[in-house]
Amino acid sequence: MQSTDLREHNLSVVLRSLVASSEPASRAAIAKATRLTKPTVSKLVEELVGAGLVQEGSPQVRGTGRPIVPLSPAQGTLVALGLEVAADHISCLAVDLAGREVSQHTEYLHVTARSVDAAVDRSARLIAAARTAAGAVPTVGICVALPGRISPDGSRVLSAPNLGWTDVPFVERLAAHPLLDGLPVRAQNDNRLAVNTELDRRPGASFLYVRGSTGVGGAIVLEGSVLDGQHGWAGEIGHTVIEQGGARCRCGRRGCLEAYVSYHALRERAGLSEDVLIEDLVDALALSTDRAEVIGTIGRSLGLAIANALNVLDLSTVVLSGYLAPIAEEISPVVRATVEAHALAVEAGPVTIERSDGLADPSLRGAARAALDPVLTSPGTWIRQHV
Amino acid sequence: MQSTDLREHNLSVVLRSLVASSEPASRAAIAKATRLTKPTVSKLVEELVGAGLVQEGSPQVRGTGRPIVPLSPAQGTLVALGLEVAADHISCLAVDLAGREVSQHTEYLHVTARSVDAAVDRSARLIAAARTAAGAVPTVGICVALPGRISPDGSRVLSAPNLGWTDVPFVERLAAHPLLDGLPVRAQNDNRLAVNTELDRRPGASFLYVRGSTGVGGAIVLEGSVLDGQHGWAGEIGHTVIEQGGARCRCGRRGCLEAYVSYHALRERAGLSEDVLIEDLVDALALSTDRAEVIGTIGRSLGLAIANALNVLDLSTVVLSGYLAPIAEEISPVVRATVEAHALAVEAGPVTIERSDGLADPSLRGAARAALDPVLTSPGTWIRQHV
DNA sequence: CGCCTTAGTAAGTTACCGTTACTAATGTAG
DNA sequence: CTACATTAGTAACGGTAACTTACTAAGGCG
Repeated sequence: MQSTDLREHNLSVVLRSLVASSEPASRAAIAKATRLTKPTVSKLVEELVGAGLVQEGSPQVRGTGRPIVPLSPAQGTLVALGLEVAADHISCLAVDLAGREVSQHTEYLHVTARSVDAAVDRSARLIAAARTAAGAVPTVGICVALPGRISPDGSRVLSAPNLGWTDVPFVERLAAHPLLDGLPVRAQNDNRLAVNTELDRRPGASFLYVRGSTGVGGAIVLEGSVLDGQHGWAGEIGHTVIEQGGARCRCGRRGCLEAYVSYHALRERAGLSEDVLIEDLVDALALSTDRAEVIGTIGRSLGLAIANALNVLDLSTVVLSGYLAPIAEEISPVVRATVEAHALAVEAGPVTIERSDGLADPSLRGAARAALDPVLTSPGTWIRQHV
Repeated sequence: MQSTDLREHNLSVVLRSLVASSEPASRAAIAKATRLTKPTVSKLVEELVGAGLVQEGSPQVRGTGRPIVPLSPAQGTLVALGLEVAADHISCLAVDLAGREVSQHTEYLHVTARSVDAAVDRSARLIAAARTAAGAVPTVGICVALPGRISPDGSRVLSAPNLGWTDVPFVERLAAHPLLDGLPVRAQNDNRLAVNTELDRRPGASFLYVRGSTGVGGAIVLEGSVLDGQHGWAGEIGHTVIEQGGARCRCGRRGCLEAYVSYHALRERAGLSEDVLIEDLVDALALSTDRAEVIGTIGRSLGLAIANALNVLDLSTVVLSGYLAPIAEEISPVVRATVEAHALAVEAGPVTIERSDGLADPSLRGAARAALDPVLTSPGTWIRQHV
């Protein structure tokens, strides 16, 4: 590590601490939080303010002493774009450093029924629209949320059953689109990106994130950062085997969790039509079967997979999201009982099962947030390139 | 991060690069490997040599150009101690920075049959003997390998069934023993320490380490570093549930992997006596049952647990150790078949199942290696305290 | 013998951060 | 209302780490 890296590192630390805290902070507060000295923080902040990445508010009197100058991430000096490609729509969300959602554009189309080219083209147009809406403000980059498995480098879609895609170079094609003029594009699994929306509320926490949607996905968060894994799909709890030689899963294997508790699996087994919305699934199931039994089945399957994941990772917190969030209170007792029967962590303390706060479009928001990352990691590089 | 931390960091980087490489390296080679400049490396090396942490060899002519001055971690300027407490013996191993094993002392006693005080006392005497053998050389610290679960801070033994210990403050007592005069002591699970012996051969690798002994334990290695988890027992694959409501495990739960493939479980189920050695277990089992069936049972259970771990962690390499290593070739086909039937990773490439090189006493060696860590992490601090 | 190549060092420069001591701006006790 | 306490922030200086440049050391090769 060289001295210039040190400054980059410290700039990043200061900027991240500002982005992470919900309240504006003074230079002195940052100094205390980062363990840097006041003069150092002053200098770093000066650079960030000069580049427009940080804003000074008007001085605030707070008890005794000199009033503080509140600092916060700047609004509107840059945008980062999140793009979500789902079976029936494509959305693009622009956010700025302050986390403000600057603009959102959505186009409804049956991606499955159309060519990949069409999806690339629509995506590029949404992106162009978002950039136009942002005005002269520079764009950091684009992160794409896709319901499937992405190649480790984030350039190809290996398989996305809901989109009917297998080994599709969507990202390369999008990145090469003339409307994007070379903007960096990266893709990740939608469930893994959704976890980013949980990080603000749980700074530095370690937990397992489980998201139920058409499939069951998730992510692993260790001390505030999302684990990638070798292929970028760490946390894919949906294909934990909960019953050897059990039910056939869409992935072709047998006994996967997803073969029991995903929207698809539950709906098909109950013989319900495809028109049932994910959020209404449990209610619909409860019409034909005893509700407690539905909940029990979901809870036990989920609990077992979660217990196994907690054991091997040595975690003791779980966050339920997606269609699991609204029924979290209902299934928690069953999940907790199953987890406590199998998890080692109970020997050291209670296992916490929380529900996600469930903002709309977590994948899209998470993707936009992920697209901000280059600026947060290397503010100096960004400043040199754009000021 | 401050400038003084920068130097500490770089000292650590240089020292680690020397310890990691099997061959002696020149200053220029270190500069290339660490991306520091030659003068910087020279200065850092100068400090390390001055403190006796690094040794210069005699210049070596290698093709054209000025001969290189080979550098290697110093032999014998310090020792770190690994202590292993097992059911029937306590061992203490002293190693130096060069990885040389300076001395080893073992005492055979039935820890189970004796008091904790006796174990503490014997341990302290072994440690004292090791320090005496090392002469005037300073001791970095002690890392204790224990067959059980340790509290997150490494101070108490929560449970060690093989030793008959439950919630025993072994570490505190040992650290307070007068013979140790304040030497830092840390404890970890033996299986997790054993993985340290694999790190040299696989620098920067990510893999799942599975070790079969009286129980089944393991560790998770991500990019060359061992994952701790919240309580220090990440990688405990032995309590993955492979059959809901299955066989009763020693831990009180049902269906754990350990209830099927541990030495205890296999031996008891076959009605064999306790005299059977771990390494002879498979041979002994094959006397009463078809060998292929024994192998098949072990392989399938293991494969399922491994597949689940690989899925959630997104890894594609497994290293088998302990009593699994000698039979690795034999069980690999079954394990591989089971893993490939259930693991997502196969979609991105082959899953590798390797066997540990199986040096003797990996827990003891791993513990000694772990005890070296403070010097490798903060060479500057060590130098200031000891030169 | 001159030239090329590579290792390592010396001297000087740049740059980052810390220390010290200050100013700024407010509240509070007497 | 003044002196003082308190907290925020800045200015100037100094130490130190690492980089740049330019050199020497030491060998091989034609």
